[in-house]
Amino acid sequence: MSKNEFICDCNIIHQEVVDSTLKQMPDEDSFNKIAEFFKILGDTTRTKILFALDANEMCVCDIANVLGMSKSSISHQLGTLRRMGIVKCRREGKEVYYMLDDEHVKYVFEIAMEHIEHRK
Amino acid sequence: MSKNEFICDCNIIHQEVVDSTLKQMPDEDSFNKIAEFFKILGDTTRTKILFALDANEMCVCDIANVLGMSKSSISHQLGTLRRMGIVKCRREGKEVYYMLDDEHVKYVFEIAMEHIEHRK
DNA sequence: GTGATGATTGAATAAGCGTTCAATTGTTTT
DNA sequence: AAAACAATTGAACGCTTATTCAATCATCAC
Repeated sequence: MSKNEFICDCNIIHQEVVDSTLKQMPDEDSFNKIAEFFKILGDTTRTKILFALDANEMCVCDIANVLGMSKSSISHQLGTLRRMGIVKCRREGKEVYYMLDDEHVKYVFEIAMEHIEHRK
Repeated sequence: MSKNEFICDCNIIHQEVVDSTLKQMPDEDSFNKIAEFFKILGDTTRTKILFALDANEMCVCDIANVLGMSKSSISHQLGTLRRMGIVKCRREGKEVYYMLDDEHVKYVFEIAMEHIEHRK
Protein backbone atom coordinates (compact mmCIF):
# COMPACT_ATOMS: atom_id res chain seq x y z
CA MET A 1 0.00 0.00 0.00
CA SER A 2 1.42 3.32 -1.12
CA LYS A 3 1.47 6.07 1.45
CA ASN A 4 0.17 8.56 -1.08
CA GLU A 5 -2.84 6.85 -2.51
CA PHE A 6 -5.16 9.51 -1.16
CA ILE A 7 -3.12 12.55 -2.13
CA CYS A 8 -1.77 12.11 -5.62
CA ASP A 9 -1.15 9.43 -8.19
CA CYS A 10 2.62 9.41 -8.02
CA ASN A 11 5.13 7.23 -6.29
CA ILE A 12 6.53 9.91 -4.07
CA ILE A 13 10.26 10.18 -4.45
CA HIS A 14 11.46 12.36 -1.59
CA GLN A 15 9.68 11.40 1.60
CA GLU A 16 12.42 12.95 3.74
CA VAL A 17 12.08 16.29 1.99
CA VAL A 18 8.32 16.19 2.39
CA ASP A 19 8.56 15.35 6.09
CA SER A 20 11.23 17.94 6.76
CA THR A 21 9.25 20.61 4.93
CA LEU A 22 6.08 19.72 6.79
CA LYS A 23 7.87 20.30 10.09
CA GLN A 24 8.85 23.81 9.02
CA MET A 25 5.43 24.87 7.80
CA PRO A 26 3.45 27.35 9.93
CA ASP A 27 -0.04 26.33 11.00
CA GLU A 28 -3.17 26.73 8.89
CA ASP A 29 -4.28 29.81 10.78
CA SER A 30 -1.09 31.70 9.98
CA PHE A 31 -1.43 30.99 6.28
CA ASN A 32 -4.99 32.20 6.30
CA LYS A 33 -3.99 35.47 7.90
CA ILE A 34 -1.04 36.03 5.60
CA ALA A 35 -3.07 35.36 2.48
CA GLU A 36 -5.90 37.51 3.79
CA PHE A 37 -3.47 40.40 4.27
CA PHE A 38 -2.10 40.15 0.74
CA LYS A 39 -5.53 39.68 -0.76
CA ILE A 40 -6.46 43.08 0.63
CA LEU A 41 -3.47 44.66 -1.11
CA GLY A 42 -4.16 42.76 -4.33
CA ASP A 43 -6.67 45.18 -5.75
CA THR A 44 -5.90 48.29 -7.79
CA THR A 45 -8.51 50.43 -6.11
CA ARG A 46 -7.21 49.60 -2.65
CA THR A 47 -3.56 50.08 -3.58
CA LYS A 48 -4.47 53.50 -4.98
CA ILE A 49 -6.34 54.42 -1.82
CA LEU A 50 -3.36 53.42 0.31
CA PHE A 51 -0.92 55.38 -1.82
CA ALA A 52 -3.21 58.38 -1.66
CA LEU A 53 -3.55 58.13 2.12
CA ASP A 54 0.20 57.75 2.43
CA ALA A 55 0.50 61.14 0.74
CA ASN A 56 -2.35 62.85 2.61
CA GLU A 57 -5.03 62.18 5.16
CA MET A 58 -8.30 62.64 3.28
CA CYS A 59 -12.07 62.50 3.49
CA VAL A 60 -14.07 60.00 1.42
CA CYS A 61 -15.06 62.61 -1.11
CA ASP A 62 -11.43 63.65 -1.67
CA ILE A 63 -10.36 60.06 -2.24
CA ALA A 64 -13.23 59.51 -4.66
CA ASN A 65 -12.05 62.52 -6.63
CA VAL A 66 -8.42 61.44 -6.64
CA LEU A 67 -9.36 58.01 -7.98
CA GLY A 68 -12.19 59.23 -10.19
CA MET A 69 -14.61 56.77 -8.65
CA SER A 70 -17.93 56.87 -6.83
CA LYS A 71 -18.12 57.67 -3.13
CA SER A 72 -20.01 54.45 -2.48
CA SER A 73 -17.37 52.30 -4.06
CA ILE A 74 -14.61 54.04 -2.11
CA SER A 75 -16.56 53.79 1.12
CA HIS A 76 -17.00 50.04 0.68
CA GLN A 77 -13.26 49.63 0.19
CA LEU A 78 -12.41 51.89 3.12
CA GLY A 79 -14.65 49.71 5.25
CA THR A 80 -12.68 46.65 4.21
CA LEU A 81 -9.36 48.37 4.90
CA ARG A 82 -10.59 49.56 8.28
CA ARG A 83 -11.82 46.13 9.33
CA MET A 84 -8.38 44.79 8.43
CA GLY A 85 -6.68 47.39 10.61
CA ILE A 86 -4.86 48.97 7.69
CA VAL A 87 -6.53 52.38 7.82
CA LYS A 88 -8.30 54.26 10.57
CA CYS A 89 -10.60 57.27 10.52
CA ARG A 90 -11.91 60.14 12.55
CA ARG A 91 -15.10 62.07 12.06
CA GLU A 92 -15.03 65.87 11.82
CA GLY A 93 -18.48 67.25 11.37
CA LYS A 94 -20.15 65.68 8.38
CA GLU A 95 -16.86 64.48 6.96
CA VAL A 96 -14.88 61.39 7.87
CA TYR A 97 -11.12 61.57 7.48
CA TYR A 98 -9.10 58.48 6.70
CA MET A 99 -5.42 57.80 7.33
CA LEU A 100 -3.03 54.86 7.36
CA ASP A 101 -3.06 52.75 10.52
CA ASP A 102 -0.22 50.41 9.67
CA GLU A 103 3.39 51.30 8.95
CA HIS A 104 4.02 47.81 7.59
CA VAL A 105 1.98 48.59 4.52
CA LYS A 106 4.52 51.19 3.39
CA TYR A 107 7.41 48.76 3.68
CA VAL A 108 5.55 46.02 1.90
CA PHE A 109 4.84 48.40 -0.97
CA GLU A 110 8.49 49.41 -1.19
CA ILE A 111 9.54 45.79 -1.57
CA ALA A 112 6.81 45.18 -4.12
CA MET A 113 8.24 48.08 -6.13
CA GLU A 114 11.68 46.49 -5.99
CA HIS A 115 10.23 43.21 -7.19
CA ILE A 116 8.61 44.97 -10.12
CA GLU A 117 11.79 46.85 -11.00
CA HIS A 118 13.70 43.61 -10.77
CA ARG A 119 11.37 41.99 -13.28
CA LYS A 120 11.89 44.50 -16.09
CA MET B 1 -20.67 74.57 -12.58
CA SER B 2 -19.10 72.29 -10.02
CA LYS B 3 -15.78 70.74 -11.00
CA ASN B 4 -16.88 67.36 -9.68
CA GLU B 5 -20.23 66.81 -11.27
CA PHE B 6 -18.95 63.77 -13.14
CA ILE B 7 -17.16 62.12 -10.27
CA CYS B 8 -19.28 62.31 -7.15
CA ASP B 9 -22.21 64.21 -5.75
CA CYS B 10 -20.35 66.27 -3.18
CA ASN B 11 -19.07 69.80 -3.10
CA ILE B 12 -15.43 68.94 -2.82
CA ILE B 13 -13.84 70.55 0.17
CA HIS B 14 -10.09 70.14 -0.35
CA GLN B 15 -9.19 70.73 -3.96
CA GLU B 16 -5.55 71.49 -3.05
CA VAL B 17 -5.21 68.17 -1.26
CA VAL B 18 -6.72 66.34 -4.20
CA ASP B 19 -4.42 68.06 -6.69
CA SER B 20 -1.34 67.57 -4.57
CA THR B 21 -2.16 63.89 -4.07
CA LEU B 22 -2.77 63.38 -7.76
CA LYS B 23 0.71 64.70 -8.50
CA GLN B 24 2.25 62.13 -6.19
CA MET B 25 0.33 59.14 -7.51
CA PRO B 26 2.24 56.61 -9.67
CA ASP B 27 0.82 55.85 -13.08
CA GLU B 28 -1.90 53.33 -13.81
CA ASP B 29 0.53 50.71 -15.01
CA SER B 30 2.48 50.72 -11.74
CA PHE B 31 -0.68 50.18 -9.74
CA ASN B 32 -1.69 47.30 -11.95
CA LYS B 33 1.65 45.61 -11.42
CA ILE B 34 1.69 46.17 -7.68
CA ALA B 35 -1.82 44.84 -7.24
CA GLU B 36 -1.05 41.92 -9.53
CA PHE B 37 1.95 41.02 -7.37
CA PHE B 38 -0.04 41.06 -4.14
CA LYS B 39 -2.94 39.22 -5.70
CA ILE B 40 -0.57 36.36 -6.39
CA LEU B 41 0.41 36.22 -2.73
CA GLY B 42 -3.21 36.53 -1.60
CA ASP B 43 -4.07 32.86 -1.85
CA THR B 44 -3.48 30.25 0.82
CA THR B 45 -2.34 27.58 -1.59
CA ARG B 46 0.26 29.85 -3.16
CA THR B 47 1.55 31.14 0.17
CA LYS B 48 1.95 27.55 1.30
CA ILE B 49 3.81 26.65 -1.88
CA LEU B 50 6.16 29.59 -1.40
CA PHE B 51 6.84 28.73 2.23
CA ALA B 52 7.50 25.16 1.24
CA LEU B 53 9.86 26.17 -1.54
CA ASP B 54 11.63 28.53 0.82
CA ALA B 55 12.40 25.52 2.97
CA ASN B 56 13.32 23.13 0.16
CA GLU B 57 13.50 22.94 -3.60
CA MET B 58 10.91 20.33 -4.58
CA CYS B 59 9.21 18.53 -7.44
CA VAL B 60 5.49 18.93 -8.12
CA CYS B 61 4.65 15.63 -6.50
CA ASP B 62 6.47 16.56 -3.30
CA ILE B 63 4.66 19.86 -3.06
CA ALA B 64 1.33 18.15 -3.64
CA ASN B 65 2.11 15.82 -0.75
CA VAL B 66 3.21 18.61 1.56
CA LEU B 67 0.00 20.54 0.93
CA GLY B 68 -2.22 17.47 0.68
CA MET B 69 -3.59 18.60 -2.66
CA SER B 70 -3.80 17.26 -6.19
CA LYS B 71 -0.87 17.48 -8.58
CA SER B 72 -3.00 19.26 -11.14
CA SER B 73 -4.03 22.00 -8.77
CA ILE B 74 -0.44 22.53 -7.65
CA SER B 75 0.79 22.56 -11.22
CA HIS B 76 -1.71 25.23 -12.17
CA GLN B 77 -0.55 27.39 -9.29
CA LEU B 78 3.11 26.81 -10.07
CA GLY B 79 2.41 27.95 -13.61
CA THR B 80 0.98 31.18 -12.27
CA LEU B 81 3.91 31.72 -9.94
CA ARG B 82 6.36 30.99 -12.74
CA ARG B 83 4.72 33.39 -15.16
CA MET B 84 4.95 36.05 -12.46
CA GLY B 85 8.67 35.43 -12.03
CA ILE B 86 8.29 34.33 -8.42
CA VAL B 87 9.43 30.73 -8.86
CA LYS B 88 11.55 29.03 -11.46
CA CYS B 89 12.05 25.39 -12.32
CA ARG B 90 14.40 22.90 -13.89
CA ARG B 91 13.60 19.53 -15.38
CA GLU B 92 15.50 16.45 -14.23
CA GLY B 93 14.30 13.39 -16.07
CA LYS B 94 10.57 12.98 -15.64
CA GLU B 95 10.46 15.32 -12.69
CA VAL B 96 10.39 19.11 -12.62
CA TYR B 97 11.96 20.81 -9.63
CA TYR B 98 10.71 24.17 -8.45
CA MET B 99 12.50 26.82 -6.41
CA LEU B 100 12.05 30.48 -5.44
CA ASP B 101 13.15 32.98 -8.06
CA ASP B 102 12.62 36.15 -6.05
CA GLU B 103 14.25 37.14 -2.77
CA HIS B 104 11.73 39.93 -2.34
CA VAL B 105 9.01 37.44 -1.58
CA LYS B 106 10.77 36.39 1.63
CA TYR B 107 11.04 39.96 2.88
CA VAL B 108 7.45 40.71 2.02
CA PHE B 109 6.35 37.68 4.02
CA GLU B 110 8.40 38.77 7.01
CA ILE B 111 6.70 42.14 7.06
CA ALA B 112 3.31 40.51 6.64
CA MET B 113 4.09 38.41 9.71
CA GLU B 114 4.95 41.55 11.66
CA HIS B 115 1.68 43.11 10.58
CA ILE B 116 -0.22 40.09 11.81
CA GLU B 117 1.62 40.02 15.13
CA HIS B 118 0.95 43.72 15.49
CA ARG B 119 -2.76 43.15 15.05
CA LYS B 120 -3.20 40.65 17.89
C1' DG C 1 -38.09 69.93 13.32
C1' DT C 2 -36.76 70.27 8.25
C1' DG C 3 -33.63 70.31 4.51
C1' DA C 4 -29.07 69.65 2.78
C1' DT C 5 -24.92 67.14 2.52
C1' DG C 6 -21.17 63.61 3.53
C1' DA C 7 -20.85 58.87 4.47
C1' DT C 8 -22.39 54.12 5.12
C1' DT C 9 -24.94 50.01 4.09
C1' DG C 10 -27.43 46.11 1.68
C1' DA C 11 -28.87 43.77 -2.33
C1' DA C 12 -27.93 42.58 -6.93
C1' DT C 13 -25.27 41.98 -10.92
C1' DA C 14 -21.15 40.83 -13.33
C1' DA C 15 -16.43 39.59 -13.59
C1' DG C 16 -12.51 36.93 -11.86
C1' DC C 17 -10.44 32.89 -10.05
C1' DG C 18 -9.26 28.10 -7.79
C1' DT C 19 -10.12 23.34 -8.11
C1' DT C 20 -11.50 19.22 -10.51
C1' DC C 21 -11.61 16.10 -14.27
C1' DA C 22 -10.06 14.37 -18.48
C1' DA C 23 -6.89 14.55 -22.06
C1' DT C 24 -2.16 15.40 -23.52
C1' DT C 25 2.85 16.20 -23.43
C1' DG C 26 7.59 14.93 -22.15
C1' DT C 27 10.80 11.57 -20.49
C1' DT C 28 12.52 7.08 -19.22
C1' DT C 29 12.55 2.10 -19.42
C1' DT C 30 11.95 -2.29 -21.40
C1' DA D 1 7.65 0.87 -30.32
C1' DA D 2 5.02 0.60 -26.34
C1' DA D 3 4.15 1.02 -21.52
C1' DA D 4 4.68 3.73 -17.31
C1' DC D 5 4.83 7.86 -14.94
C1' DA D 6 5.64 12.95 -13.80
C1' DA D 7 3.82 17.10 -15.26
C1' DT D 8 1.02 20.25 -17.95
C1' DT D 9 -3.09 21.99 -20.07
C1' DG D 10 -8.01 23.26 -21.21
C1' DA D 11 -12.78 23.34 -20.12
C1' DA D 12 -16.24 23.57 -16.72
C1' DC D 13 -18.18 24.36 -12.29
C1' DG D 14 -18.68 26.87 -8.07
C1' DC D 15 -17.32 30.44 -5.12
C1' DT D 16 -15.65 34.96 -4.12
C1' DT D 17 -15.76 39.77 -4.74
C1' DA D 18 -15.85 44.71 -6.81
C1' DT D 19 -19.00 48.02 -8.41
C1' DT D 20 -23.58 50.03 -8.92
C1' DC D 21 -27.91 51.62 -7.33
C1' DA D 22 -31.04 52.87 -3.90
C1' DA D 23 -32.00 53.54 0.71
C1' DT D 24 -30.47 54.98 5.20
C1' DC D 25 -27.60 57.11 8.82
C1' DA D 26 -25.08 61.16 10.89
C1' DT D 27 -24.25 65.87 11.26
C1' DC D 28 -24.88 70.69 10.52
C1' DA D 29 -27.53 75.04 9.27
C1' DC D 30 -31.69 77.25 9.40
